[in-house]
Amino acid sequence: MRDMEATRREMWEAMGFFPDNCPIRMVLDHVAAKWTLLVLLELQAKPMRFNALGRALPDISKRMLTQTLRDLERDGIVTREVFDTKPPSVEYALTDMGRSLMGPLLGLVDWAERHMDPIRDAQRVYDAA
Amino acid sequence: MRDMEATRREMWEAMGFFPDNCPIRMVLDHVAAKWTLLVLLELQAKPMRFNALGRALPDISKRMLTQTLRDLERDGIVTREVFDTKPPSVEYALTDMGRSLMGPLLGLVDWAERHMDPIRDAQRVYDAA
DNA sequence: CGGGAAAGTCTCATATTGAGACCTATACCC
DNA sequence: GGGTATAGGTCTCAATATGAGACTTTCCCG
Repeated sequence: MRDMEATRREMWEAMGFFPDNCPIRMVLDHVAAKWTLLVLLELQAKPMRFNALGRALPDISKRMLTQTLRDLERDGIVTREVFDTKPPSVEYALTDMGRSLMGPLLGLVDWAERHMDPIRDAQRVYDAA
Repeated sequence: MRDMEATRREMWEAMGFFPDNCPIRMVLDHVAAKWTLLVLLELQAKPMRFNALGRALPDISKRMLTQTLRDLERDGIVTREVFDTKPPSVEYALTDMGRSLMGPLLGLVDWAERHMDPIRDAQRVYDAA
């Protein structure tokens, strides 16, 4: 944002600003990623297999579903368990930490449901102007 | 996701699935957008002008700051007020609806702070394997 | 007179996402 | 036996979104 010559990075560091070290950003970048929330809402209902998640969220691509699940697994929010069936199936489930995230997340969803009408109204007013 | 011939859109509609009509997605797509949360956290502290926000969040581009603020304004979450100074300055502030969003949002931030250590640990374990 | 600040916009360049083919192995249908 | 489907992905290429940074206009400051 700042208009200067040096690289952004150098400037920030000179200012004592390190986005990579900011825990809030680190966590939020994952939680607020495009598909994370929808996937977690599905898994909250019950553990699910890869394709079941895909069917529940028809507008996610396999590519992003894979990536979202891998990120969540890496963060310790979901587990990935392979079953030795033919063909092998893979089940994803929330960890304890994942379940502890659902409280705050459902708070957001609740707000969204409550405010969708006022938001739609605000958008109409804005777009009319 | 589904592998079939017809367009995605047609399939969803045949299945009674309309992502555009889903209030949760509509709201969440905005709230979970890349910069929304950080901007809102700044505005929660106090109303701020455009460049002040830019300085507070040095790694956002003017382009995205503008767009994020416009989206929030359109949703009725922030107000944009132009002051007739020379040169004119513009102040952004939370609306009542915006303030009502901070509760759920701070719940998330709080979770993030609490769990950043376990998450880092989980990542280390995952990356080591 | 030179320079900076205000809040953007505009044009590229780069990064992220989506669409959809492809893969391996098994099992069911007729 | 041949065609088709399932499972859980990966791979490539195209579309979209974001970032970097130049440019704008009007003023005030030294």
